[in-house]
Amino acid sequence: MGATKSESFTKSQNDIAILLKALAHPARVAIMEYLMKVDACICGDIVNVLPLAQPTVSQHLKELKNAGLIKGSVEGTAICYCIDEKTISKLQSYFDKVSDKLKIKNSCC
Amino acid sequence: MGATKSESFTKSQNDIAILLKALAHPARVAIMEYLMKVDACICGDIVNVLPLAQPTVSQHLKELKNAGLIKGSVEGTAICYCIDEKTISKLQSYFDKVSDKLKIKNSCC
DNA sequence: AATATTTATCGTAATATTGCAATATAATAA
DNA sequence: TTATTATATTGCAATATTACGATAAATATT
Repeated sequence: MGATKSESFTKSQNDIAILLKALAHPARVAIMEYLMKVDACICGDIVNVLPLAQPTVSQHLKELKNAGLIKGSVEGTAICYCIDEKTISKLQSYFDKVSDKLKIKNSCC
Repeated sequence: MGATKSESFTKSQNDIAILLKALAHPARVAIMEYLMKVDACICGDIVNVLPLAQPTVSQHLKELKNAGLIKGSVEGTAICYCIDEKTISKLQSYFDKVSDKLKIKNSCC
């Protein structure tokens, strides 16, 4: 044992969990917030902004990219990163839906 | 090494990461969705609904409770669980804010 | 071609998470 | 008091994540 029993849950439950997991680390939250703050795509100075070594940052960027939260395009020797709005929209509408459902309910606790 | 370098990030970055981490597991997503689906607080038949052993479910419920995502009140020998709307609101407004910021930007990728 | 710059990958140690059997705890019922 | 029922805790094995030094790969510059 020890591994998550993903097969036991629906695809949509796994999808949202994977997306949230990609954001569930302060370094990755920091990367997303940095990409939001600067009003442009950022050509890789993310390493200089974070208090982590370059391989560690590279790994976090890879996870964000795998989850579809950011996009990266090659720009010479550098790589230009920016947020993928479509994926953020998915998360936004997920929590909107959850909030709406909760408003309809009779609160009982 | 191996542990997350939480001290290196802001409280707000850690807070949102902790909240998302609590939801970043399909079993915990399933628990939240079950609590939403049934229109009442649920006295512990969550174990029967999930394909996991009772101690495992208990652990997941504990994590959701620690993160403030659910509340539990003792009801006889059972415990009555329901979603804490305030915490869901926090997540909703976080992603609303992120989405708003992205709309203002010039898309460049 | 040789060098510099930037990012990715590999290997590995430290730590965290997941899942469950066994057991403990708490509240009610007989 | 002694079951019974519902949930929590403990202990542990399996797996996953985090972080980083060393090194590789890719592209540009000289």
